[in-house]
Amino acid sequence: MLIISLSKVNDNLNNQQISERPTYVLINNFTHLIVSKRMGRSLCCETVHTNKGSWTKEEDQKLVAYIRVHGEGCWRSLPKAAGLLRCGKSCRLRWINYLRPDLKRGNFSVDEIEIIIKLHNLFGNKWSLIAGRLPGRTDNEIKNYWNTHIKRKLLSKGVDPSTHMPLDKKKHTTTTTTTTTTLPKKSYELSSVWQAQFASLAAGSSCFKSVDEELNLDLSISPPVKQQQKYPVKKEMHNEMSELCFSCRLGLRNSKECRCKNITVDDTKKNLIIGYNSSSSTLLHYRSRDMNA
DNA sequence: AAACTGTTCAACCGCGTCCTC
DNA sequence: CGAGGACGCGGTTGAACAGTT
Repeated sequence: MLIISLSKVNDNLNNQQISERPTYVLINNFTHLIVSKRMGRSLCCETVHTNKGSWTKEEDQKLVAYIRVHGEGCWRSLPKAAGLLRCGKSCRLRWINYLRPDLKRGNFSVDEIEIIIKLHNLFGNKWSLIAGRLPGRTDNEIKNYWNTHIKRKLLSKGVDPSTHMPLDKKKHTTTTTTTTTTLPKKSYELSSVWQAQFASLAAGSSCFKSVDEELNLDLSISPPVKQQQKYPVKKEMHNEMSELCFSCRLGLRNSKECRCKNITVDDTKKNLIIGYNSSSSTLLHYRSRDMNA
């Protein structure tokens, strides 16, 4: 009850007010303290006054300058070291979603949209997985684009965005799972190449040929090229993964279509992100935290 | 020109997962 | 092995802007 009432006090204040008026920060932090006690953990910005809301040019400059010198990582201590009155979380988000130099700006291309739809059908709302296959795009950007554009587009074409099934047939389905190997009904236009891939999978044919081989799509992973060079793929891992079929490379291990079940890969490494580089046919994969190590 | 409504997207929040001690 | 810290993810919010009345 106390948590609710204090949260309501916060709700009545905009971010600017909170950041400018220490009194309310205290109220805000008090709320956080209650929550953190309940959750058994402390929040990153509960002890000191931190700015919230939009970032200023000066803050951006400080953050960029600091990361240029010291690199990414250690987000909790970064704000203090960089002279920012922000929590580490906020700094990380600002860097990843806005300041990173390798970010692609502007509208999504038709190819990108097609990939997003295809991958959403496979992964569901796993935006980071999808972003990992769209270089220069962030999960936040893709998520926003999905919610504001693609979702509506699919609905207008009579497709349920969450199941990728025709809306009129949705009521006949008993289960809806986002991470599924079920092939989409051809209810909206995918390129003939994608359709051929789906047909291939449906027919139980052997592993896919690389899709991007034909589409000439660069499906390499999203981290900056610099990082890929800085953290080269472990050789043994590369050998292991290069044996996987297309189904597995898309994260559908143990699916019906998997043709490489005899190969063991540590499935517990959930953060393993697998990409496929069209030009070299080389698998790229990394664990984000390994990269920061 | 003002008021209202709809849209976009940067930023926040809560929680899950992994890692270290 | 459990506790706590750090990080990352997905859902949600709300300010700013655009379009309409």
